[in-house]
Amino acid sequence: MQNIDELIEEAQKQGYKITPQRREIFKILVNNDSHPKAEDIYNILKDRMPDVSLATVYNTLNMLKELGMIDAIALFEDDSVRYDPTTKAHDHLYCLHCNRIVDVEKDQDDLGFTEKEISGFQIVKRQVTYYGYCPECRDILKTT
Amino acid sequence: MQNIDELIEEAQKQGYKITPQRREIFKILVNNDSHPKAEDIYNILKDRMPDVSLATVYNTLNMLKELGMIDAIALFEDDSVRYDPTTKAHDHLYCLHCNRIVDVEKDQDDLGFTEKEISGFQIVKRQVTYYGYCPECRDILKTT
DNA sequence: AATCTAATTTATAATAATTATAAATAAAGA
DNA sequence: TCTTTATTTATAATTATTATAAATTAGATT
Ligand SMILES: [Mn+2]
Ligand SMILES: [Mn+2]
Ligand SMILES: [Zn+2]
Ligand SMILES: [Zn+2]
Repeated sequence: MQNIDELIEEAQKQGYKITPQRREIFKILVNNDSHPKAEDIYNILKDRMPDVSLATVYNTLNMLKELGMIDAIALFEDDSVRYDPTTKAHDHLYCLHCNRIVDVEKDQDDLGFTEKEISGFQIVKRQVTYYGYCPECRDILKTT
Repeated sequence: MQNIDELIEEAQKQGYKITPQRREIFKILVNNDSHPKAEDIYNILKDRMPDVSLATVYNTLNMLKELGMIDAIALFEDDSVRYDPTTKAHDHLYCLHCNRIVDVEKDQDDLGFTEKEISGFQIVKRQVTYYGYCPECRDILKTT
């Protein structure tokens, strides 16, 4: 999700209508590396469109998921789904204290992997999450 | 979680009381590689103790989690936590069709890793999940 | 520009996993 | 056996997400 216009074009090509709500959600997501949850997006959106509903946020996120424009991230110890507009395969760091998610810049690894076979399984996706403490929280917790 | 008696001893040492309910849940978990959810355990348990409550299952699982005797696994596209009595670090294969979780036998990898540093994060745990289709489901879906 | 129709939005209810509560019960120690 | 405190149970509460259905609207058609 880098380019809004391409995204809109693709959505329209797939038969989706472009509403002001969707356009605004797109804007929030483009170049967003914060891995927001639905409600984070809703809160930003409300400032710009006070009458928007949370259901529309979920609708739009599900639409983008189907279009393959965003990924969903499930976490242990955090019960809301986090969304990621970077769909290129990459790993995540999750801070158990502040709940931030940070991308891991991968050095070489099998990045462009799409389908692989392990133990007879046909793999379509891999999720790697490192749980720990970010530098900031680490310092805070050290002092306490 | 291999040995029930050691588990009971450890639980008692930590101040927990050993009830028939807990003893029975322990039995269900020992040497169980099916990665059950709370309700799976509850269903097995009900046959042996018809008056047991689901709350007790959750209580006991949380207790075992605190004791470090089991792990919890969060999954994308599956909204209940799966429990794993094998706490030694290992990866998982998740079948998107039948929801089975299978352990990945690791060849060499950095298995005994406990704490590591990545991007300034202090890592305490890593979760690796491969999403795909198990051999059985693969065949079924191929025919369809 | 006015009309049409199916998709979308909205408010709201439903769902589902898990946790909280509080009274009844029971484990373990004295 | 008695006592204390943890545990169990039934049930309510919580929370993220999905479903529903009436009102609205995007985008195509006239
Ligand atoms: Mn990411
Ligand atoms: Mn496992
Ligand atoms: Zn942090
Ligand atoms: Zn399967």
